[in-house]
Amino acid sequence: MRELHHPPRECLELTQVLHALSDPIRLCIVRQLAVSEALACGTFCETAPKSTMSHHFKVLRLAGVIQQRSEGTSCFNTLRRCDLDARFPGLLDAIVRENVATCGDSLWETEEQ
Amino acid sequence: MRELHHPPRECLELTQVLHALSDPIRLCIVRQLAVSEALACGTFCETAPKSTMSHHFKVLRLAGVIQQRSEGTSCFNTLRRCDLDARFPGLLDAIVRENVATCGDSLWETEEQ
DNA sequence: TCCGTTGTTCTAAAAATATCGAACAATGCG
DNA sequence: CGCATTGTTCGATATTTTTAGAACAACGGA
Repeated sequence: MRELHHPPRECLELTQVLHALSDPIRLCIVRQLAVSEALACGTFCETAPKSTMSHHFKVLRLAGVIQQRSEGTSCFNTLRRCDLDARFPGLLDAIVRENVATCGDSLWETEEQ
Repeated sequence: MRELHHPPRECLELTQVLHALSDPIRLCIVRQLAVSEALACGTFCETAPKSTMSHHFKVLRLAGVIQQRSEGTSCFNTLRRCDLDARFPGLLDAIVRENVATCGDSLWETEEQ
């Protein structure tokens, strides 16, 4: 398969990383990768069609968030945790660790703001 | 001046916050706010015209990143640090603390990835 | 009251993104 | 080889986002 471009660590840009992570599908991908080793694209059972998922993987790769490696007909994805931690310490942890609850839950008292 | 809507803490969404922070101008605003108290919109000497800046402040406010308060003819902005830290621990620190250098600097040895 | 300052809203246009079907490429198996 | 599997690329469309000028609103000072 064709060579896949991965930006070197020192070229990662925070704005691009944040943009890559600001999509629900991509955020979901990153969180799954955070708790497992290399996963093939096909193992992410999103409802989106393949071409859409392929697009999202590409965005993540070009932003430097994931590493993609072909093996057979599969494409295995891993988080570039070392590079991300080196460039943006604490960012990945903060994003992966996030509380699962969203709007509607009352886990946090609504203080005056 | 008109009431400005601020989403309550429990309604903040990570994807929206990340998107708000993924723009260079907005990221710059947030970083300035992180190291100072309330700043009026006009104190951010970006080259962009007022209407563009106003748009960016609105994006930050609606994502729950900043609090805006009118005073006289000025509009003072503050980071919603407490809410952000409560909902997304470590995120703000990671984003504000980021290394200043960008592509081209050799502060990090490029390891194999 | 007249004016300058500060910032928002409206509007339009441009640019960037997202979505997804169809065609294609690479691989491996029988 | 024939074929299914896995994923990419292309092309078109739709949606979102960004930018910015112009008009407007609120406020304060002279």
